Amino acid sequence: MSTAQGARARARREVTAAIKEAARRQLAAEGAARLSLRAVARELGMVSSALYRYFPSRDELLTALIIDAYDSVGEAAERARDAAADAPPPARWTAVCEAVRDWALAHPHEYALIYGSPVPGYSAPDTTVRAAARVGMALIGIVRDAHQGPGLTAPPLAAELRPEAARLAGDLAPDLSPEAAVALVAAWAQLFGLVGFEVFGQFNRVVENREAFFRHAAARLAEGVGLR
Amino acid sequence: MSTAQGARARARREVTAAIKEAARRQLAAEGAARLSLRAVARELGMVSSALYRYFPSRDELLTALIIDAYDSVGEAAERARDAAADAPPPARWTAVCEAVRDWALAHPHEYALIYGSPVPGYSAPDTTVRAAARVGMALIGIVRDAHQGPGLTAPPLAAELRPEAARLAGDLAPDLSPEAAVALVAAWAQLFGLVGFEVFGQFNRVVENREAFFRHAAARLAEGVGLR
DNA sequence: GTCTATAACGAGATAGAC
DNA sequence: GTCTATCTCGTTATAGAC
Repeated sequence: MSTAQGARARARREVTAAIKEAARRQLAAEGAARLSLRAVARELGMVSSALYRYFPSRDELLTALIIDAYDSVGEAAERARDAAADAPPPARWTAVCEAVRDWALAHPHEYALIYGSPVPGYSAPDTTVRAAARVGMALIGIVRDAHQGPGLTAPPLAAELRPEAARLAGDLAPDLSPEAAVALVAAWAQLFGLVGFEVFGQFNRVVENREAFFRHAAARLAEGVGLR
Repeated sequence: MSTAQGARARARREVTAAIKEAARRQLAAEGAARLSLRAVARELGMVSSALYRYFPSRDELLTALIIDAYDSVGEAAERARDAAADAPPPARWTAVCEAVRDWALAHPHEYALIYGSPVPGYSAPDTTVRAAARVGMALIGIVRDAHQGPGLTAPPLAAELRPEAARLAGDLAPDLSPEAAVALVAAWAQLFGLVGFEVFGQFNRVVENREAFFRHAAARLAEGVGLR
C-alpha cells in the first residue's frame, strides 16, 4: 500500500515534471500566448485529454510555469545573497543583481514569461505573489542588514510621496525608513529595466561589453539604496 | 491626372491606415504573437490576399506597427522636451520621463510590442533602429545641453568599462564624457524598468500612488546623469 | 497600372463522434 | 484513446474590374 502509493505519487510527479518541461520548450518556440495543451501532449506522446488529469486548464499550466520561473530566479538570487554573506553590503547587492542577470540570460523565455508582456486573456492568480516577491525580498534583506549600522542615506521625499512611502515601508520592511523603502522599490524596478533591455535585445548595437556595463550599473543602484 | 493620382494616393493611405488600425486592435485582443492577416482582413471586410497590395507579408505589417509605436512614443518624448525648453534641465528630464510613462499607460499593447517580450519567429529589421532611438536621443539632448556649463558630475568608471564607455560616448554623443554616456544609457534602461513594471502589473499590490512614486524616481534618475 | 476577388496549397489546430 | 471532418493560418497564382 504505502509502496504502491509512493510509486503512484512518484509517477505523478515525474509526469507533471515532464509536462512542464515540454511546456517550457513550447514557450521558447511559440511564446506563452501560443502555448497549447495539445502540442504539449503531442510532444509527450499523450493524448490531450490525459493532460487534464495533471493540469485542469491551460491557464493552470501557465500558472505553474510562472511560479516555477519566479522560484527559479528567486532561488538564484537567494543563493547569491547567501554565498556573499560575509562580503560588504554593496558586494552582496551586486552579487544578487548579477545572479538575476545570469538567470535571465540563461532562461530568456522564462524571463519573458514573468517579466515580459502579459499573456492576453490570462490573469495571474494570487498564488503567484509569494514566488514573485522572492527577488525583491532578497534585495530588501541586504539593505535591512546594512541599515542596522548608523544611518545610511536615502534621498529625501517630496510631501506628495510621504504617505505612500510610509505605507510601503510598513508593508515591506517596518525596520526601514520610508526613504529607503522607496529607493528600494525603485532600484528593484530599475534592475529589471537593465536586465530586460539586455535580454530583449534593446542593447543590440548599443552596449557591447554588457557584463562590465551591468556591473557598473548594479553598483550604482546599490549606492542609490544607501549601501556603501 | 494629378487629381486622379492624388485620389489614388489618398485612398491608398487611408486603406493602409485602416489596416494598421485594425491590426492594433488585434494586438490588444490577441497579442503580437497571434496577429493574423486573415483576421485583420476579415475585420475590414476585405479578402486576405488584398492585404498583400499594402504589406508584402505579416512580418512587414508587424514591422510597420513597431515603427509607428516607436515614432509615437518618440514624438511624445520630443514634444515634452520642447514644451519644457525653458525649464531647468532636471525639470526637462522628468517631463520627458513622464511623457514616456503617460504614453505607455495610454498604449499598453503598443508598449508591449516594442519594449515587451520579443515576438517568436520575428526579428526586427534595421529599419526600426532610427525610430527606436528617438526617446534615447531626446534624453541625450537634455544632458548635452546641460553639460555645456562647467563640469557636471557622473560617477567614475572601473577600468574594465573604460573602453566601452569611450565607444559609447563616441557613438551617442561625442561631446559628452564617457562617464556621462554610461550613466545615460543606464538611466535610459532604468526608466523603462520603472515604466514596464507599472504597465505590466508588477507594481500591483506594491506601489499605490504610482504617479508620485514615478516622479520621485525620475528625478533621481536625472541626478544620476549629472543634472542639477 | 492598381486594385480586389476567387481559388488553391500545405501545414497546423480543433471539436466531436465513435 | 482514436479518427475524421472542419476549421484556421500565411501565402501564391490567376482572372477580371476600374
